[in-house]
Amino acid sequence: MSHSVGVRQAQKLKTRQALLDAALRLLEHQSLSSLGLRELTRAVGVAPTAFYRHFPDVAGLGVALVEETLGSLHGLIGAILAETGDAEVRIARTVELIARHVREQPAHFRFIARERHGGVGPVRAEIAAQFDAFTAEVAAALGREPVSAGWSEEDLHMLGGLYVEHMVMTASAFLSAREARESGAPEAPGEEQVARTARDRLRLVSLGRLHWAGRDPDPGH
Amino acid sequence: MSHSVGVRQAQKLKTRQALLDAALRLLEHQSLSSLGLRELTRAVGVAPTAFYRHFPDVAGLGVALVEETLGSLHGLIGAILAETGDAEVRIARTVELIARHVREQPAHFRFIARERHGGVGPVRAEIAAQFDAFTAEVAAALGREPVSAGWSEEDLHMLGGLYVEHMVMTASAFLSAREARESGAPEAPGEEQVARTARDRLRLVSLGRLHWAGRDPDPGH
DNA sequence: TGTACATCAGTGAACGCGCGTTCACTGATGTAC
DNA sequence: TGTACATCAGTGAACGCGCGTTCACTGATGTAC
Repeated sequence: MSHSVGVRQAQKLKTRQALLDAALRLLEHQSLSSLGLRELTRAVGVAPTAFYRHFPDVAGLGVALVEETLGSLHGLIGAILAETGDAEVRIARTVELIARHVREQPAHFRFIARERHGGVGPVRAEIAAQFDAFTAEVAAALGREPVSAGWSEEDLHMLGGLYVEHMVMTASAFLSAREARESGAPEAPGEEQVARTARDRLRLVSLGRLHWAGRDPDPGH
Repeated sequence: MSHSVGVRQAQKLKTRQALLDAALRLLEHQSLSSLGLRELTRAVGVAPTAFYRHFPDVAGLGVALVEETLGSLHGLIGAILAETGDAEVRIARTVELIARHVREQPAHFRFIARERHGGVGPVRAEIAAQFDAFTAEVAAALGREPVSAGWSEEDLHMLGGLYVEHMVMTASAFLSAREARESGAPEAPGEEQVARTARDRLRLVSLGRLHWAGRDPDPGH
């Protein structure tokens, strides 16, 4: 019990985090597949070879970044869904939650948006796995609501995925608004405009949900 | 009138197209920001310097690829919307249209998905401009339908954008299904499963549309 | 507490390699007469 | 039709540069006794 982590391990974690932080900063204006190992270690102030003490390659670091960004979000949406029954309030809170996360860590979300379909396979796979998990969580949360009486598992999954995709698209739109503001674009929609559109779309989807009568009731006729 | 294009210009266009085609092929497994100029010209079989006769840099070629992919799609969705009044048939045709395009030119759509949030600014900007144009077209087509009586311009734009985003997400899902099939993934959803989900989501959005009563009718109270 | 040895995060030199861009060039195509 | 000159798509050599990875190393931290 003389120590819980050790000076050496603490220092190692510190360097590892410095690598992750520097990577995120460098990735604001380029994609992972063009991020150089030397470029990264130079930014951190360590020798290029030090990198290998922490990650097997740049793709490995990318996977760690995905986990850092998305790992902490699990349960959040389910919590909001469970929080209140009022649809309007829930929609407003959901959109505000996304807006806040994007505002607080824009680089993380830019990274996810960029690498979701990017050129680095393992990173793409990790993002897809995380999104699948979100979809399952949202579907489960939706299934717990009275409105979902009579919904099949498949329908819930379809709707859960739609909500997740919508959140991703909203986050991406907030990022664009941010970039437009930073580069001084005049006509681009602002953050509040993005939020309004996002809320309206959630409203529209919720309306569809209320009137849903199941998939393709009489297929093939 | 001895000739309409000229041998020289025809040859130039041929080389240019060869560059575009080779780029698309090379970009299936990497992103534009990591595509090398020499790598590309090597694939085509011309000297590296020949590239500069056609494009100022790799970003310029990327913009040309965006135009090649998305330029031909304008009017397509509007045409489908105008084609028939039966919602179910329209939905099926729309999804089939997307499926066919992705099947016929998967590399083009992978490129768009990858570079939409990619590291190359001018390419991102061109894709965003094309998508904005699509949204405006869809919004206009929706506005022409009787169902849209009483819809504001802003609401139509909100809905048009939702449809466009949904098409993008569907195309992306078809691509994933394709990749999963190619790599022999067992549990991943197949093409028909993706189509079913896409149709259900369109149905759900259409239901919401039918019951839409305008945005936020009484804000602030 | 003190000593002797083990561990291992970070170092720095060295490697071979492919990169983007420049430049003056060549020779087929185009044009003027 | 024939000739003389202009154009310009594609060439090939050369440049300096940063890349990822290897390897044997150092010296602070950790551990056994």
